[in-house]
Amino acid sequence: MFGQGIARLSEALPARDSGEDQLADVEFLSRVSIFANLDAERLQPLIGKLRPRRYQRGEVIFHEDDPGDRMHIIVEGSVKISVASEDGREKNIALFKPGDCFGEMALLDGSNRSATATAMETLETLVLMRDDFLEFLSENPQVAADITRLLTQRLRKANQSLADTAFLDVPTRVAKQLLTLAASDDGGAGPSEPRVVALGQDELASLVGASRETVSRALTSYRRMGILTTSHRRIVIIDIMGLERMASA
Amino acid sequence: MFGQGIARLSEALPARDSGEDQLADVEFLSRVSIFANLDAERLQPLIGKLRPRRYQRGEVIFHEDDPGDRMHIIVEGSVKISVASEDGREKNIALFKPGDCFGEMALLDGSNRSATATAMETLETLVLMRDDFLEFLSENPQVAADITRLLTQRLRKANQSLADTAFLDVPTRVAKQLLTLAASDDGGAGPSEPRVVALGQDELASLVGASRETVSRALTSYRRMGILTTSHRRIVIIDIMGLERMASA
DNA sequence: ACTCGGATGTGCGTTTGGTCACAATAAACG
DNA sequence: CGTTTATTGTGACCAAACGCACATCCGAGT
Repeated sequence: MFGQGIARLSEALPARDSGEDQLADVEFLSRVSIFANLDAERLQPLIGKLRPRRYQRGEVIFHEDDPGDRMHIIVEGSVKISVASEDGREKNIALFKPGDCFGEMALLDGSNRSATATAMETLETLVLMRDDFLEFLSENPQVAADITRLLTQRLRKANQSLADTAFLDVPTRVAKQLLTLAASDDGGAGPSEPRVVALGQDELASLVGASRETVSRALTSYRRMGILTTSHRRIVIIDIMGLERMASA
Repeated sequence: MFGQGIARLSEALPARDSGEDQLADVEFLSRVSIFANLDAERLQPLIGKLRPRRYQRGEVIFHEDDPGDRMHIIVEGSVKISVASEDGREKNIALFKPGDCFGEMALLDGSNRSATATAMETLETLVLMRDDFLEFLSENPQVAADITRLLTQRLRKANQSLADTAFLDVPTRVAKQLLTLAASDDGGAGPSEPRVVALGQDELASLVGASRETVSRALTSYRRMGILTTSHRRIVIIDIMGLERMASA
């Protein structure tokens, strides 16, 4: 596979020995939620275990039911986690961005993948193999607390989504989802600056659990209200407060 | 509150000192998933920290948004975990039975309760306070692995439910839910013995994310097929294989 | 035994949202 | 640059499910 070639290539580079590069890696790792509480010294040994990996847009990182022996940390790009139905349709469970990790569940309980991970754009990850992860975990028990925190947060989100699909209609769910995406995207942006969500309507539809057409109509309605603009795989939120109003109806 | 009075009462009983009682407790604890990997010796110190507690049917154990400083282990009875909508309706997230624990999420990440827990029948739990739990956890780091396993399983279930509500119609979801409930209820029963699910239709409806009426119609349809019988707060599954067929349609 | 209240069964009109169909448009690629 | 090809916008129709209304019906309590 193409990504593997790249991975080998970058491993072969002598740059890995330069202090500058390692420092950058440590700094990056310390911003990953499950490693946030570790200092550079403890993080250091982990770096050698991480293998860079690249994927094309649309490429499957792992597939539902496959055995899972590795987790990924996203360096660049984004990933969608989805579950497929019998007849081939898919429901997106979550989207992940740089700094997020995914695929850790199969590592933690040893079962097979319960969902499929697909690259939404050109994607760069760091791969950590199961054994390396468990070894690191046993040497740094503090990490366990951060992992439970991460899982707890995800469980909370999933439960909230469950309630949302039961209570809210599609337009409202769309509004809510857009706000979530906008918030996670550029958290550093100003309060009333327009926020961009780079996402196709079918992906958005699969995320909120509705048909592409219904989502399109919801967006049209919001567009007519001047809340957002739409173009190809790109939604620009102009009036965040207006959208928040729609999300709480 | 009434439950508190009972708790104090049973604390005051001298029976707690008898070796027989403690042995029973240890044995019980070792069947709780997050303590399954600990031997009696390690479990022993925990017993003193557990406070028995009783609740009436319908009584709220904790409420959404409250701060959470304790977890519960169910000794007898069952609990529903639910999220409420603005307008007072509720969506059931999960049901728990003896041996299950609940309320541990708020303990693990320090946030407020993200859902409400209500007793579905007369309920008996063992309460473990946050500080005691964290102390025990730091003395028994192995437990962390079992906690992540528990959380991971629950996350998987939640994701599956999310996909199910997106893909399956109400009758199919009802069938699936009934099978899950039947399996967790009496796992020791024979393969073709009738299994009883003690549950009101409105609770079942809230669990699958549908209206009570629609669920009632689904049950009627299954009843006409001879798959199950219904009575007050009680569904008896006669033809499990038939129900499985409905669940995978 | 009788009554009251919670739980269930069912009919019916209304709504939401899914599906099919197709036009319009913008990116992608030779 | 034109020709594909993915993406989006909308109309029309249809099915699933909600909500309301009521008739039971069972069980708990007096």
